[in-house]
Amino acid sequence: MEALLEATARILVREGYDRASTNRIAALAGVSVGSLYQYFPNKESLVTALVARHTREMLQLLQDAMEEVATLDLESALRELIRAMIEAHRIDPVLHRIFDEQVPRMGQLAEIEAIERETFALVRNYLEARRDEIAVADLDTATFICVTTVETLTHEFVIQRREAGKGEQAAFVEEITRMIFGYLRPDLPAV
Amino acid sequence: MEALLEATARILVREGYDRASTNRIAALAGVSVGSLYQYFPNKESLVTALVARHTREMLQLLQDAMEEVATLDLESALRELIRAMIEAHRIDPVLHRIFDEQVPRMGQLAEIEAIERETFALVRNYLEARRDEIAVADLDTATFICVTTVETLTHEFVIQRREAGKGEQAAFVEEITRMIFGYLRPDLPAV
DNA sequence: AGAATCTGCGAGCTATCGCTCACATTGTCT
DNA sequence: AGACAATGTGAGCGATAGCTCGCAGATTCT
Repeated sequence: MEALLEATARILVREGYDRASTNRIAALAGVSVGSLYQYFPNKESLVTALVARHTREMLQLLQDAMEEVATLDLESALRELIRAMIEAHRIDPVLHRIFDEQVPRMGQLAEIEAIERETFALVRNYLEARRDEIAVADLDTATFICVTTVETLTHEFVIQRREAGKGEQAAFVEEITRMIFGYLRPDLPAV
Repeated sequence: MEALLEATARILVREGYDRASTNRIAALAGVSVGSLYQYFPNKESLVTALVARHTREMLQLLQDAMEEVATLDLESALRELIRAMIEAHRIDPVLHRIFDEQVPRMGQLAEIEAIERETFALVRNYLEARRDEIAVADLDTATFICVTTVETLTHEFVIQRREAGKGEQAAFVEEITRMIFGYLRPDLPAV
């Protein structure tokens, strides 16, 4: 089962979604197609399981960072969370990109939407706790903007500037931090 | 040809990318498969042409807005540009979403990357002209952040809050404007 | 009018897909 | 060792994909 998920990931990366046939996946995993269909009722559930596992790994990193950051001031906390998001995207950027770009949104994806809602709730919860330091009207909107912005920017950064050095990454984190912090606290200069 | 592009768009929206077969597209366009292959050498080029047309339409809206905004102060200009981006996404949000989520990145997509570089250049050029009002170290990074952020946020807004009223949209534009403006001018309060 | 050219047609080719099922192999219990 | 269950196998089924090509009707030229 683990071998099947790994094989699926590697085939998706190497061949793309439409060339990722169940036969090829089974072959790379070293089992027969028949066995594949004993563990997963169909191709969709196999892919869904892989997406879910990957998304949960990323969420885990964010949760860990969230705990480590509890005692910091808002700006430092944001910086660490954004750094953590970049680390999360470094788990398997190419695979994550294929999920984004090629894997069709399917029925069973409800499970993944649940994970995404967990992410949203996690961030919203954090902002709620700092409510008095944050100067935005609607917390839901603010959460939506923060999550979407940070997710996309860190994703694109990892994809496009794959070979970025530590310094370049730190500078990028600083930029996003400044933007988000400035957004949450518009009445205070960020510098 | 126009009929074929329209048919492709409608099939993509109604059936999704994998079910968008050349036979179905030709049938909906009211021509035969044979004719389809007189205009487009293969399916890829047909889809690429559609993506390119759509992307260019959106870029056109942005360019128009850019001209109308030339005389405004930075903050008002940003607000109008962001509003224009939402309008651009309203052209055909569902189709745009399918391009994002399902259409695989293919070879001929070079043409589309060119259009995206044009967008980047357009924004970079604008920021360059306002260089003295902008307090950001690296203009390329700033452009990258602005383009990516605004594109994603307006996209997600149009998709997720499809039925949003004028007021809700205005409030959202205000939030993004404040964030971007605050990012470009960190030393001044945005309120 | 007849020849020549062009345009559009769609049955059907080959390839590949997700998936099944009759069978082989391995493991467990008496 | 032999019986039975559980697990693994892979040739092959039906469906469907992208695409071809021999042909029919329309159009232009002589």
